[in-house]
This record gives sequence, structure tokens and C-alpha cells, in this order.
Amino acid sequence: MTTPKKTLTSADQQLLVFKALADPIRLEIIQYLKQVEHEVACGEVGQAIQISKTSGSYHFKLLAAAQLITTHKVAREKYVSLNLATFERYVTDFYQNI
Amino acid sequence: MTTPKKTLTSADQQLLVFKALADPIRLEIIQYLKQVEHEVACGEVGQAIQISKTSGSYHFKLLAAAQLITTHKVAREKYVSLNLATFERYVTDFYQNI
DNA sequence: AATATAGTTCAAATATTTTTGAACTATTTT
DNA sequence: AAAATAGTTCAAAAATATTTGAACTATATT
Repeated sequence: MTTPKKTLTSADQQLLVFKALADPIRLEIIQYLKQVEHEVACGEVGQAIQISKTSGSYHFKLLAAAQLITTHKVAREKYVSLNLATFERYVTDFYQNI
Repeated sequence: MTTPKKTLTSADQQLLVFKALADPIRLEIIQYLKQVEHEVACGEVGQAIQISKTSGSYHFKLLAAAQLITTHKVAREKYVSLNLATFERYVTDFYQNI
């Protein structure tokens, strides 16, 4: 049995998004994910930007909670990619939406 | 004599901007500044969103450091307004610029 | 079956951010 | 000149966020 996922108010998600973006490591992750061509697993990103597995796990969790990335697990590995819809709605369109 | 103002790298300013946006009080301030018609002093904003003078002073300082607001002092009062150029460059255009 | 690999979880330690109240400066009003 | 108003500064306290390593789960390789 899995825990039911909380639906967030849009103000709450807006805050999660900005909090997720307010960290240099997470900005590096996002930058890496934007420029890389192929599908990437967490481990590849971690190596590329030189952080520990534990640290990676923590930061990917926050990015996912903010819905800035989506993830899908294939066997041992967790693939991550940017969720452009969230960027558009909560970053690009932030100013016009408030 | 005034202290020379540090010029920031754009990565540093990007981070300051997201940190400044990563707080509910500061988002309320921004919202208020966007919707209000006339020029506003810090005190008016503080009253509108119910925060203390001290708290206001702290939050306006961070917003100004991120260049999300500009300020000008007239006698006792400090007037604040949104700096749209910063919103455009570091928020609206964030994704395309990284 | 044993070992290696990818990632998570937990709790403790550390670092950073935010809040608070008192004391302060500068200006305005009485 | 005294009192009031707008805002700042400082340091201590409180709250939040991040880092770290050890122990863990699940899958893959030998």
C-alpha cells in the first residue's frame, strides 16, 4: 500500500518550485539535464557535477517534489528528465500569473 | 564615504533571485506590488500584508539585493517598486537562458 | 551463491535563514 | 523643543535546509 499523494495548492507549488531553484547544486542539475541529449540516470548526473550519491538523492527528491523533474525507474537505475510544463507554468509565466 | 557596490556574476544573481523568491512573505510583497496602482512605501506594504517593521526591513533588503525591487527614499519614507527587467531576465527568461 | 552497482533512508552534525525586540537615525508634526 | 513616525541595525533565539556516513533494498554480474 502506497501513501496517497497530497495535492498542492498552486501557491504551495509555486513556493516549492522557487525553493527547489534556490540552490546552486540543483541549478547545476537542471543545467545538465537541459543540455544533455540522451536519457540520463541520477548516477550520471551525480558524476558529471561531482556530488555524492546521498547528496544526489536528496536534491533529486526536492526537484521531483516540486515537479520540476519527472523520473522513471528501469531496473536499478532511475532516469530523470525536466518537466517543461512546470517550468513554463511556474517560472516562465510566473510574473504574468500572479 | 559609501562602500563600493559588488558586481555579481550572472550565476550569483540568478541564485539571489531564486532565493529571494523562495519565501511566502516575499511572494506576498511581490504580489502586492504588482497589483497596487500608486507608488508605495515599505510601511504600506507591511501593513497590507501584516508584518512587523523589522520583518519588512529584512525582506525588502533581500528583494533589493536580488534587484527584484528598486527603492528611492523621500524624506522619511522608502518607496519600493518592482524591477521588471530583473523578472524578465532571471525569471521569465530563465529557462531559455541556461 | 557471492559480489558489485544504483539508489534510498535515517539520524546526527552543520550551516543558513528567519524572527524578534531593543536601541538607534532621520525626519515630521505638535 | 518634545513627541511621533518611517525605517534600519544588531545580536540572540528559533526555525529550516543541507551534508555526511552507515545501514539498507533491489537488481545485475561473476
